[in-house]
Amino acid sequence: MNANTRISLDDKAHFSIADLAEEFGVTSRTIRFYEDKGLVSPERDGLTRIYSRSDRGRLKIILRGRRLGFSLQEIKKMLDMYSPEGEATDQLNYTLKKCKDQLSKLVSQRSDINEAISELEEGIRDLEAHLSSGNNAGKKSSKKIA
Amino acid sequence: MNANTRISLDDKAHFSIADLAEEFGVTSRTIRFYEDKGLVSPERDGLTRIYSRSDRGRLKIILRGRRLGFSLQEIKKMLDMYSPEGEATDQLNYTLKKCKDQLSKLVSQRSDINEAISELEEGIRDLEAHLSSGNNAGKKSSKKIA
DNA sequence: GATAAGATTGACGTTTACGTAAACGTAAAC
DNA sequence: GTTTACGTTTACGTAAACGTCAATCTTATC
Repeated sequence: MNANTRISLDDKAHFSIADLAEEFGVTSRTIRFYEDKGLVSPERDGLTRIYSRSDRGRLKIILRGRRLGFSLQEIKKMLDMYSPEGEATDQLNYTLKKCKDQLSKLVSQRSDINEAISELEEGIRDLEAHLSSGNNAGKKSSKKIA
Repeated sequence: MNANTRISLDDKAHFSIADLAEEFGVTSRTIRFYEDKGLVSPERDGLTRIYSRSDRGRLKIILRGRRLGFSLQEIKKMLDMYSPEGEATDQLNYTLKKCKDQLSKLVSQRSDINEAISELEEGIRDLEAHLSSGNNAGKKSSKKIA
């Protein structure tokens, strides 16, 4: 009657590279690439990689990090700062700082994009105006670009 | 008394590469690079490049395009579609389409960024909560990342 | 045991927009 | 006549995150 009885329902103990690739919607190449960069280090059965649930968790974090716009380097640092024994405070603080940095970067990016959007909308209006008015005005009226 | 009397006030007939580099806040290397890519083709005095006002205009367009997030390739196409004799309608239509495309790209990017910002803000809140509460709770409580 | 399916490694390719260094030319200034 | 400043070409370097072979290896299936 313990919750113990059901193991390997949703979460098995270990996964193949293809398992995780499919689960997370990336290619195996990508996962190997992350390993190359030191972001995960699955065990091996011979040559074959075997991923633990912990590895799977790291992968999840990596991909979330990417969605949030972190570089793999930054993600690696965040992951590296976690050592199972020591205080996680450092890691949390580091991650927190990075999150805040990233937040301001994104906010700033958003401003840029908003400006570009405005400019584009304006430009589109002008273009459409030219096309509907200047269109009827003849053939040699335009002297716009160069 | 004609406005003819004042030439070379703001706009000279031609400019050096350094002139334009400074005016637009880019390096000469950048401008030469654009030439490499076929975006401008200044005349030459021997080897030295001489930019006309038309060239300067193209440069202005190029840089605005970049600000709006267009690739140099796209900008080149827009510029190329302008042939001084023919109807500029094609070019305008092309540019218009590209602008609209870019607009939706940017709008979509903005959504992504907004989502990331929300996630980050939430994450930051959580991190700060953990840091202020879990901080006092002892040394071996954390099991967050892997 | 032959063929196919999936895994692994290694290495080069891709994309974009320039940076950077080397080696040389040209022209004005002192 | 030489320093100084600016200009030129050529060509390799950079950054990020993988993609894309190619060759080899193991494992499973019939």
